[in-house]
Formats: sequence, C-alpha cells, structure tokens
Amino acid sequence: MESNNLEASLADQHDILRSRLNQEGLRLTGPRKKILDLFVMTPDGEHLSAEDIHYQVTTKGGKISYSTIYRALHMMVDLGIMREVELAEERKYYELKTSLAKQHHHLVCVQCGEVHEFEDHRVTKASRQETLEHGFLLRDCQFTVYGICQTCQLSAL
Amino acid sequence: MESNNLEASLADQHDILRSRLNQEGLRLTGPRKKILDLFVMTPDGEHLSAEDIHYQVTTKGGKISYSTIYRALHMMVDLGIMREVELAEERKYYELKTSLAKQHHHLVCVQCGEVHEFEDHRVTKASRQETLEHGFLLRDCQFTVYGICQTCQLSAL
DNA sequence: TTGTGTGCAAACGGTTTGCATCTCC
DNA sequence: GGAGATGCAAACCGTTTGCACACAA
Repeated sequence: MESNNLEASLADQHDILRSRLNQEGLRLTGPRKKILDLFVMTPDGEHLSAEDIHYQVTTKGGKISYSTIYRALHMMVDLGIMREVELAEERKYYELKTSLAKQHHHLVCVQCGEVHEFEDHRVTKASRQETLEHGFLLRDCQFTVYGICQTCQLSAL
Repeated sequence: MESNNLEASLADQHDILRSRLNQEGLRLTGPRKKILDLFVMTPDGEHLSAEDIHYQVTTKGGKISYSTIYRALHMMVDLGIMREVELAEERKYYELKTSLAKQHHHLVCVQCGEVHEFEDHRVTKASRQETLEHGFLLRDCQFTVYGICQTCQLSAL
C-alpha cells in the first residue's frame, strides 16, 4: 500500500519533470531521476547538498559523479524547480520548490546544524515593501536566523 | 580642516582598536591599521571583501598578503568588531559593527551588485520571536533580498 | 626579549570544465 | 541518427595553513 503510493508519487514527479524538461529540449535521464527522487523523499525542513546527494546515491549502490549532480542542480534552479539556500558557509544546499511552497525562512543552529523552517508574513511584507521603494524587481529573499539550539546550550554547560 | 578631522578620527579608531586588542593580548600592527582605515573610510552601505581590501591597499602603493587580510578579518569578527555578510555567493563580505549600528538588512541587485541597507523592526521582531519559540539563543540573522535594480531593468530592454 | 604577526608558497575543498563516450528522444 | 547528458580527471578560485622571519609591547 504505502510503497505503491510512494512509487506512484515518484512516477508522477518523473512525468512532471519530464514534460517540463522536454519543453526546453532537455531530457529526463537516470541520474536526474535519482536526484529528484531524493528530494521528493526528503522530509520537510531538510535540505541536500551535492555531497549529501552523492552519499545517498552511492550508499544505495548507485553511481553518480559530482559533475552530473552540480549540472542537474543548476539546471533545476534555472527551470525554477529548485532553490538554492544559504544555510552554512562551506557549501550550498538545495530544496525543491513545490508549487504550493509558501515563502519560508530558516532558523539554524550554528553548532549542530539543526534547521527549522518557518513562515512569517511580516518578513514577506518587508521584502515586498523594500523592493517596491527602491524600484527593484523582487527575485528571491533569504532570511536566515542563526542561534544555538537548546540541546547545544545544555551540552555546553 | 577636513583632513585634520579625518586623521583625528582615524587615530581615535586606532586607539579604540588597540585597547580592545591589548585586552586580549593581541597587537595593533601596520596591516591591521590599514584594514581598519579602509572600513572607517568606506561609506555606509558598502562592504569589503578580502579582494577589495587587497586591491585598495596595493593600489595605494601598500603591500599586504591575503593571509594577513583573512587572519585580521577573522580576528575582528571574533572580537565582535566586524560582521560577515552574505551578499554574493562567490565570496564573503565584511562590515564594521559600529556600536550604534542597528540591525540592518540588505537589498542586492543580482545583476550589478548594488546594495542598499535598510532597517525593519518587523524582521527584527520575527527573528526574536522565532528563536524564543524554539528555545534558541539568538546569535545573528541575515535578511537578504535579491532583485534587479531599476538601472538593470532598463538596460535589459 | 619574546611571543605575536607577517609573507610566501603550497595545500585545501567545494565547484566547474574539457573532452571522449554514451544514451535518451 | 544526433543533440543532449555523463564520467573522468584536471583546472579553478576563494580561503587556509606551515614555516621562517619580522616586529610590537
């Protein structure tokens, strides 16, 4: 039951991505399916880096090169399917831009890396207001709050 | 007159930094003075990268190595004198944390790199509220709005 | 005088790229 | 069949580090 639903949902996602790619003369290939599947199966509030993707694919017995991963990520960002988020300084993270995704922001623990997503209409309004006042065309905004989570506060004692 | 005031202000800044450094057993050296001077003389809303600093110092006939620049920047961030801001993906930018500096955010043109600073109490409140709700200890927050400025919109026609 | 700071050159690490080969449409 | 995609290995580029020398306190 469950697994049938999951498989169905993955197949749906493949079809959506395929038609989107075909519009642009691009192709849905094996590696691209694997990457998409990882994001679809990733619970909310989690984000994947190129390294995460490489690790997950290879530990499942698959094989994929970093070049392919980076090229696929860039392509999906360009198509508006994914978003690059700045959570840590060392590397870039990516998240799926589901059509229903509201603008959300991130609360990050600088010690353990735990991430919470949250929405805040005040922040959304502020970004709209600020772009309007300066005549900018809004593209994206990132609001990232850095702090220390409870667990890390306690373990520091 | 003007230049006397500027020199006085730079000397003041040196004294402030020197005593702050000495508290920690650190020293105010030639390269550190040069870097501080650049930030003091940089108009509001401008931010400097390691490359900017290197360029400015060397075109003035000075000499400084990247190692020294990076080490000085990290030190000043650790001391709470400077802040690292994420304006572009490729490199890190730094700004002086003047004592009177209110929390401010950035509106960046993704094409030409123009940056506007702005304050918004709603955003500040949102960061406080979110850390509170999750039991986090607030460390810093970055709100960066990406868009296309008027000039770039017009030149794209 | 001595421990801190500097410059150099080499290393680092995430990301990008050129090219021969493969594969989806 | 042919344009687009992949994997490999090497290049890239901002940043970091080890080490011998220099200098502020």
